Amino acid sequence: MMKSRHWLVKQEPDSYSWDDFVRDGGTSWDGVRNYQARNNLRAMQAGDPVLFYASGEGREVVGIAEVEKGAYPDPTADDPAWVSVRLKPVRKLARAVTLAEIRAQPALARMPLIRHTRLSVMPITASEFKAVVKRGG
DNA sequence: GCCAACGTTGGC
DNA sequence: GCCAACGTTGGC
Repeated sequence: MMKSRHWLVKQEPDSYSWDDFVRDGGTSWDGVRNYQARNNLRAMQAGDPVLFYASGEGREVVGIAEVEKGAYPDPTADDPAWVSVRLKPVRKLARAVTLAEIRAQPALARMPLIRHTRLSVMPITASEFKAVVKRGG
């Protein structure tokens, strides 16, 4: 049985917002320089569902994305060990799901988003993914 | 603006 | 190899 993987990526809307992402029709998720995040990028496969979270101003999950292309060397890095993936937008949530809301839900509060606040690329479970999408409409 | 968490760097 | 100093991220 194939296990589907679900992910959450964080981005400061000041540097790259959901609207930028939609306007571009997808983007290369590069510039990640954290080992744990890199390992997560490496595990991403085309078709994996991804939640798009806006940190800083907002602090909320704003939309659903999908892995378009799995890990390849990050063109912005000197060292080819750093990787990036290509993500494309699927749809915006009807209503953004806030960090406070996620924290208040025992079923969601276990996500690394809450427990490892500085991690920018993280795996989440299928049920966490579903629960957030359900709340987002 | 402040502060906590935590990864990285550099002296020893 | 240890650990203090420092820088960055990100919540509040």
